[in-house]
This record gives sequence, structure tokens and C-alpha cells, in this order.
Amino acid sequence: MTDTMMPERITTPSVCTGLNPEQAAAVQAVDGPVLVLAGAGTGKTRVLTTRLAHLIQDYGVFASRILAVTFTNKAATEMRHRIHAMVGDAVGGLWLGTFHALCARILRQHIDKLGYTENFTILDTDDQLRIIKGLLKDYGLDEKACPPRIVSSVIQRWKDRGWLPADVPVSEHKKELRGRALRFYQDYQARLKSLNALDFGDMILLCLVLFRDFPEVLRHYQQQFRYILVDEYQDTNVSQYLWLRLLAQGHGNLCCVGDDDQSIYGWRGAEVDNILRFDQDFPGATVIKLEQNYRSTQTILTAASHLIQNNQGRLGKTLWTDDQTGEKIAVHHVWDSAEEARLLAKTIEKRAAGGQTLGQMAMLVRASFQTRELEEALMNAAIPYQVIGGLRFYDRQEIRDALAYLRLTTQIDDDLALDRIINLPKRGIGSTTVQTLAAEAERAGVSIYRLLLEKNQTGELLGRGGKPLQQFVVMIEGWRNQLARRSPAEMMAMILDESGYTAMWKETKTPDAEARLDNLKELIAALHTFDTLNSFLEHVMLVADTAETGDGDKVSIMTLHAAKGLEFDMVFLPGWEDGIFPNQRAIDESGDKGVEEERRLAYVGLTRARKQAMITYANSRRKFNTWQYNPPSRFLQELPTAHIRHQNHNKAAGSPAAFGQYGGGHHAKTLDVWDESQEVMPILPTYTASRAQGMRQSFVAQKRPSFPQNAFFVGQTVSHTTYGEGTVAALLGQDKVEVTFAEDGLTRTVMGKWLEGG
DNA sequence: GCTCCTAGAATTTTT
DNA sequence: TTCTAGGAGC
Repeated sequence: MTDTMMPERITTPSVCTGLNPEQAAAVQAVDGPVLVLAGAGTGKTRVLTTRLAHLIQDYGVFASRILAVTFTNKAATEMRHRIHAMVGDAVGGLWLGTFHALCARILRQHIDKLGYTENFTILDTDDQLRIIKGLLKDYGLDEKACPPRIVSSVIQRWKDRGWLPADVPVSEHKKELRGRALRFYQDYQARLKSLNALDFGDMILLCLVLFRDFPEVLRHYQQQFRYILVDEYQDTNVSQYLWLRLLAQGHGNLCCVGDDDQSIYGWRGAEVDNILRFDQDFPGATVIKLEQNYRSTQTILTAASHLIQNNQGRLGKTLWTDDQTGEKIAVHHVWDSAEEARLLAKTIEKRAAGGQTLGQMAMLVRASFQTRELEEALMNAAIPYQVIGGLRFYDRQEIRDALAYLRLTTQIDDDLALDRIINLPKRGIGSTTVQTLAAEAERAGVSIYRLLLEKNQTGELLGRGGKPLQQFVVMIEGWRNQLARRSPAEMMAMILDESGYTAMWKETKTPDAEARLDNLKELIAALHTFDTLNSFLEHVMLVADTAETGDGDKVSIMTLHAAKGLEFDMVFLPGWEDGIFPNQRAIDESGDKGVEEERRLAYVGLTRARKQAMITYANSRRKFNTWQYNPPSRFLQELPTAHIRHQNHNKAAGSPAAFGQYGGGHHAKTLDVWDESQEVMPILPTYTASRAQGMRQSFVAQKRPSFPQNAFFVGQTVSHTTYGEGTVAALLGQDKVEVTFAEDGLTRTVMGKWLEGG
């Protein structure tokens, strides 16, 4: 039988044994548009993999005619393993990967049609910022007036919406960066093209352009992909949606799996609307809800459901379980973040003594700065732990440097890579030299390295000061000559050695030099599994995994975002304070929408727990040098009281932040009472003289900045500690104000706490 | 061209 | 507290 035959309905496919009715329905609804709303812990991955196995095994569909898209590499890898376990090598030709990886695969085939060459470079955030900084310099613009990160995020956002420069609506680009943003976008794209480089957004966007301008290419893929499967659909952005829709127009068999309640990437362009609108976008869609939860206790599910019901615009699911009621959710009110950390460590100690494994416990934080104190407490208690996420292997400085060498060697037009390593280690090629070269190269319309090659041939590099440059060219050329002869790992080892890069770190006396050298060794080891440098570089940019998944019996610490998809017996949720969680910036920048997304994060956090969840919130929290006082998180109020057990470790009587008294907004009153509570502090176990002093100082410093929205208004005359008098031009959310200063006429973004109101 | 020093700003999440 | 960019001085 071939996969072009009409599929024959098989009523009870063997793959479906052990599935509940909804899961089985989701597996068997193979034709037409299907939306599977899979709540947390409802066996989504199992359904996905079974569905794929079903198509391959029972319908005889060739794997090469199925497109399966995931949001993370981890999900893609896991899915491939599980399907392989079910159908064996038949999984071979399956198009399975992240949006970015799949688009890259398509673009490698066809990108010449768009004026790039197929060995294009993929840029990450760091590279993007370098380019933007370069543009700002060309314009003669101050980085303070036009922060590169803002420029980058605007461009990225537009790309996420599927807009080329020509597509950006006037109303949209006028408001960004004083109307300059569109020009940035145009020039940025031109620069990328001259570098033969694509950023993350381009992966999808250029694929869309390809499909739009070359219908025969689109038709090819439309015909090829008879079945399309998408995981984490709630995380897709507009351009990913458009991409899917175009491809699905071929056979119309699009199955999207997701959970609107777990959409937590709105800030990165994800559109919850995509999932909310699915049945309008794809009329006649079958919608299947998976609501039976196999993970958590009834208590946890009820609490989480109660919380999430405060969100508007949901598709609405109610999770249920056969499992027992379970322990109540413990909510602890503590004095400060240090005590919070100690409490968690103590609890973990007790639980571990009671036989619970550390690997089944996790601390889930809102922001990464919170991990530090938690780590300290665990270290003090000698509890093994691991921090998941954070700086990834391939983001490390030494690895990026090494990769830049590889990039330049394989792709000599990669000016960014050249810029990074031409003087690393020091070779006497200073920034002025590089800038002069860059300008000349631009005039000539070639890359910097090509210019150098040419100069080298004409003997121009033999003159004054040219020696270092000449040696550089000779070195690179030497490597390029070896490319065909040596394996990627050999190349890397040779380059690191001959460039003097390894030697540089060996001579470095800083304590982390050793670790960096180890990382470089690890990099060479990683290269052994690759046949070509190009495939390795693509792997690094698009496929590389954070290899640090739970090995050993350790407590995990990670952000709530990183925790999505994971589960633990016991979950600790510290820092439930308004301003921390929900995060102040999310509130300021996105208002109610932001709070809803934070609430979904809270929902994700709670539903990670199998047996028990423990939430803590603190009166005060040290952030950098100052103390912050935040009211308890509004989400605490949204938990059903019958399902929580509240405990107050803060003996200060009449504490206004006490649970249940949170009314919101009474900052001034709060501060008054805080003043009073300092009298009580000496009897608190966490008291130290220096802390009391710190608190008193920050009490003074904190008085004004805690509600700057009320403290400043546009047009107000203010004075800054360093810039002098000025006028408030705009309010940018909590503690951030844009001020035009009288002295130099410049507008700066300053922290409210440095301002004295007039 | 290089190194050291200072001042100012920053802190959310990342494929 | 920690990081960065930019400037002074060699």
C-alpha cells in the first residue's frame, strides 16, 4: 500500500490502547482541521506521538509527508525518540523540528531565489545588537537616545507579525523611536543581506516571502505535507500562523495542539488569539478537549482552576482527576527574601529526611535574580541543587569566540565574526584600523575579509602597520586550505591552537579561565559528531539543546518559563509579591493583558506540582543595593481559601502586608506602619544590626519611588542629582521617567528615584 | 593601540 | 552589587 491511496478507516487501532476516550478521539481525528485543547498534565505528548504513529502505521502515510512542528528543540527531540520507540525506523523521513529549524531547511534549498546564498549565516541576539550599534554609529546617533535593544525589539516584533519593511503600517512605525524605526528596519535588512545573514525572525519571514513570490515552491510543499501537526500552538506568532496556514492549504489536514491557559510568551510575539480563533480560521474544525489530568492532586487542580478563572477570553477547560485530594497548598508569609530562602531550604531538608527525593523538588521563580539567594541557602544547608536555564553553553563568551573563528573560516563574508576575533587575542589590529577597513569595504561593496585578501595580493599589506593584517590573512587562508582535508573537530582544535586563542586563556590568571578552557575542550568533543562545519554551525544556532537536564538527585531551580512541560512531586513558588509576581514591568507595559499572562504563568507554576505546592511571599526583598517592599501578590487572593494553609512567620503585629489585608494602593500607609514595625524588629530571628540600618536607609530612599506614577506628571519641572533641572517628557512606568534637561536640551530616561519633584 | 579608571545604568521571561 | 561604555593617559 502506498500513502497516496485513500486512507481506510480503522476502527480500533492498536496504538490507541490505554488512551481515554478524548485522547483516542484526538489520535483518530486525522482529516481536516483539528484543535486539541490539552490542559496541563492531560497526556498531550502521548497523544501527539500516538497520532503520528497512527498515521504512519495504520494509514501507511510516509513519514516524509508529515510535518510536525514544535516550539522547542527539547520537545522535538523527545517526540522523535518516542515515535521511534513506536514505529522504529519508519520515522526516518519525518519533517520534525522547531519552526526555525524547519524554515532553515526549506531556505537552504531555495534562498538563492531571494538573493542570498544557501550557506547563509544565522545570527543570534548578540550579533543583531552589534549590527544595530553599527547602524547607530553610521547615523551618528547616541545609543542613549536610541537604545539598540529597543531598536532590535521593534524590528523583531514587526518580523513576528510577518511584516517586511514595506508592510509596516504607517500608524505603527510613526510611533516607534520617533518615526525612525522603519528606516532602521530597512537598513538593518540591507545590512543582513550584504552579510548573507538571517536572524531568527527572518527564518520564518523569508520563508513567507519565498512562498508568496514563488508559488511553485509553495505548491511543492503543500503537496508534500499531507498531514501537519503543531505542538504548543498557543505560542505561535502571526508569521508562524501564516506559514502554517499557507502550508495547510494543500491538504487541509492541520492538527494544532495547545493550551490557551499556558500561553506565556506574549512578550515575544506569541498571539493567544491564534488558538482562540482557530475554529474561525479553519471552519469546520474538530475541537477536542483533554481535561482529565494524570499529574496532580485534586487540591492543586482546583486551586489552579480557581486562579485561572480570573482571566477573560479563555476557551475554558476544567481539569479533573481520579487522584486523591492531597495536601493543601502551603502559603507562607515571611519577613524577607533571606528568610524565605532559609525556609525553603529547611523544608527541603525535612522532606528529604522523610524520604522524598531531591530530584522531585523544584523551586520555580519569576525572574532569574531570585535564584541567587535561594542558591546561597541551599549551599549553606549542603543541599545539592542545579540551576536549569541561564547562560547556555553556546552563549558563553569563549564558545562564541571559537564559533566566530569557524564562521569566518567557512564563510569569509561574515564581517561580524571577523570583527569579533580579528584582534582576539591581541594582534595589534586596533578598532580604528578595523573601522577604516570596514568603511573601505563598504564603499567597494565587498566584505572586509575579501578586501583584505585583495590588499594582500596587491602587496598593500606590506607597508606601514600592515604586518598584523597580513599575518591574519595568511593564518585564515591556511585554515581555509585545510577545510576539505580535516574533520570539523580537527579544524577547531587547529584553529584554537594556531590562533593563540587557547594560549590566551592559559595565560589568563582569573579563576574562571580554567572553566573556559574546559568548555573549549567540550566544544571540540561536540564537533566529533558532525561531518561538516556548516551542519555543526546550523546545529548550534537552531538545534542545540541545553544539555543540563535533571541528572542526579538534585533540587532544581528554574524560572517559571523554563518549567513549562515539566513536573515535580513538590514545587516551591517563592516571591509571590505584587511587583515581583506579577512582574511590575508586565503590568506597566501590558496592563490587564500583562496581568493575565502573569496569571497564566502562576497557573503553569502550580500545575507543575504532582503532590504538593508551597508558596511564599516576603515583606521585604533585597534587590541590588536597596530593599523593596511589595504587597502580597494579588494571585494569593485568587486561590480558594479552603485549599490553602496559611502560615505567618512574620511576628510583627499589625503588619499591613499581612495576608488578607491586601487592598492595593495604600503605599503611604504601608510605609507609615513599616516605620512603626522597626521597633519590633530586634526580636525577629532574622534581625541584624546592619540589616536594620539598611532598612532604615532604604525606607528613606524608598518613600518617593514606590509610586512615581503619582509623583510625576508630564510637563513637571524636576531636578536630577547629576543632570540638573529638566522637564518631564513622558512617564515610562514604575520608577522610569523621560526628562528633557534644560542644560543640554537632551532627553534622557532616568530613574524616578534620582529626581526631586518641583 | 592598549590599559586602566570612572561614572552611570540595570535587572523578565528566550526560540 | 555588577556590568558596561567611554575617556584619559601611556
